[in-house]
Amino acid sequence: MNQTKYWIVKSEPDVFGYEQLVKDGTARWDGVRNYQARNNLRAMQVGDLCLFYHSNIGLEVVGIARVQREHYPDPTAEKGDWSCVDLEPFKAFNRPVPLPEIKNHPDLQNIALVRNGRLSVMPLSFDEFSILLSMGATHL
DNA sequence: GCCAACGTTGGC
DNA sequence: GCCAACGTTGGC
Repeated sequence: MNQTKYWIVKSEPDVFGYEQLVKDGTARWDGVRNYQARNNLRAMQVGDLCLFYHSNIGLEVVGIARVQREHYPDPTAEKGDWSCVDLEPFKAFNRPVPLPEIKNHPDLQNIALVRNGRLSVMPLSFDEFSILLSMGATHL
């Protein structure tokens, strides 16, 4: 049996926000053109949980998505070896967690959101996931 | 709108 | 294989 893994995915809410994911019920997470992010997508398994972060506008974690379908070739890639997954909404945060709070939390200093602001798909430890969940006043 | 950080590209 | 130039991302 595979252990659930935890991730953060970023999206600009004016392009595709968490509310849109809830409305649509599913989303193909395509368009990733960064090798590190792609490799993270490929490591995702069905049932893994992804915190949903709004970049550019909002700058906060707003909810949780769940991996619905594991990686497959990104149909939007005209060339190159790129992958995408399908996500579905899992649970909205009761309280969005703003970036400055994440940056100020002593136990969240190692996550890529703080260390490398540009990575769009990044792994989280269970502890980090749990901390963010409680900051969001949310439980599974 | 600016700029820092990062990744990619291409000349040598 | 190095590194300068360039493009993109994303916080501020």
